[in-house]
Amino acid sequence: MTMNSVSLPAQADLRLPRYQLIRDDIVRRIAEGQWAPGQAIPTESDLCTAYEVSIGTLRKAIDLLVAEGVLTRTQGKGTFVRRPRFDSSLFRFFRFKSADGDPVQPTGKILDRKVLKPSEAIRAALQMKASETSIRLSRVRLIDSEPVLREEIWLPRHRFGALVTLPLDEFGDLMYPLYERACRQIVASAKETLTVEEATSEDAAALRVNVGSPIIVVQRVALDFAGTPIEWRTTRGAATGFQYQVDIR
Amino acid sequence: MTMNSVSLPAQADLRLPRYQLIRDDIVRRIAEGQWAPGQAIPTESDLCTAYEVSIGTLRKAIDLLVAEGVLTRTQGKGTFVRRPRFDSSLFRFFRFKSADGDPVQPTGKILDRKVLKPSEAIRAALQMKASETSIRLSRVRLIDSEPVLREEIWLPRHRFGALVTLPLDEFGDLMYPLYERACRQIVASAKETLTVEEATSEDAAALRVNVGSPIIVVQRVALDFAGTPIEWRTTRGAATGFQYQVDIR
DNA sequence: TAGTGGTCTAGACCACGGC
DNA sequence: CCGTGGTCTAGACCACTAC
Repeated sequence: MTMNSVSLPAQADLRLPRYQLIRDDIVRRIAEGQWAPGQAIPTESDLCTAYEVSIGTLRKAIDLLVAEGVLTRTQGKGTFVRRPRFDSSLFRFFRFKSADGDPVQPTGKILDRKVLKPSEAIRAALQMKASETSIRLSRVRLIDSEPVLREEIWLPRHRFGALVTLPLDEFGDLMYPLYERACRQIVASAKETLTVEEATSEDAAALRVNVGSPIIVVQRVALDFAGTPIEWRTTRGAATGFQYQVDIR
Repeated sequence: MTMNSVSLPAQADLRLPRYQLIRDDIVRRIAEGQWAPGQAIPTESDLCTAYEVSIGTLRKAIDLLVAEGVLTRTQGKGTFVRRPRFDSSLFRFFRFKSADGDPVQPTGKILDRKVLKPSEAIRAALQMKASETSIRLSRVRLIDSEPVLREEIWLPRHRFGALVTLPLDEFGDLMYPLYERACRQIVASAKETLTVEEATSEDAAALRVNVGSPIIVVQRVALDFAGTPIEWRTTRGAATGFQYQVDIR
């Protein structure tokens, strides 16, 4: 892979350390799609030449991006744009099990799709203009054909237009690969907020629990590499069996 | 501050990178109390001399410890052993408020103290020998004299002997400063596990909620700088108003 | 002013992956 | 074998803190 033309944008604030300018420039190239997830970026030696810095400075910039989870390094192979795994999502702690006791990933099924004006809260969270419309998806996730999670997903229509007409049975089990495949939208990070509510009658009917039993509610905003919010989602599931672990320092 | 005698322990695995050996040695010195929380460690220049490495290698070792939250650096002043803040504890998300709506920190009150043999699970979690005994504390935390959290704390007696006789009204509101003051035990990190249960009749009576309403249960194991577990604790509180936020990459 | 950490250089040699 | 990232050197100058 080759660098194309100029190394650093002219409008960068030159008072910042050079490793910071380089970090920002690499993020910009990834966000613009010059370097795609799963692909290798140029070698350290090439980047040193392009940015006109020594290896120590360049490595400091890359160290930052590795610590942020944007890049991964493999000795002997290269440095790659990381494909986010979302292993740290709260929902890996739901410890779902199939009938025979083995852990499984739930399947996904879209129940409803509408093009709607978002509420003011969702419009603001997705940084959409007042005139824009959005796509709302209602989704259920199942294990052994039993519903375990209810999801409501809001997407800005101008980024996800392809999903307005895609047949509902072609959505598949995972949304983020779909976003990438059908809309070239890549989720790079997310913010989640966990709360506990009592099951509504709708929760009770959909999740087969009693009204008033505890429900975990996870509200997520997913961001692209540039930090722009592209998806708003809430997920609801029975609190029974839920477990969340965290290390504190 | 001066380095005392030998730089690296002889039994270290010399196949590891030098910055890793230095990192481990600094952690060892902190765990042994040679360098105490809040105090400065020797300057980078001194450490380079003592460990016989160049500044780049030494800084890599310190970078690791800063990233781990063990050290903090201040330009012009020095590098300091960090006093853990526990800001990331799940319980900062309980968003407690006093009657006038201002956020407050709950006070603490010890209800009961006993010297007991721990259950097998707690004995194992605290890495205690079968013959050792422990101190069990029952504690309640209050806001405006209203109980909001129930806590059960188990401590190995051989580390916390001073707490067996200390008058209960001298425990104060915060346990970790007490541990440091009365027992010279410093909590450096912790692991927490969050689950949701339905309120028992005891929860209902103590926390003034209805039986069966959702309760957040946080089970914590606190560790010293050497990574040895020194405290086992569960905290229970009403799930209403609880909120937990996390960033995912 | 003296001392601290913050940034940066221009190389070197080593370990690993793939051909 | 060559190219990759991993480790390490022996300095330099700068920015900030305290006196």
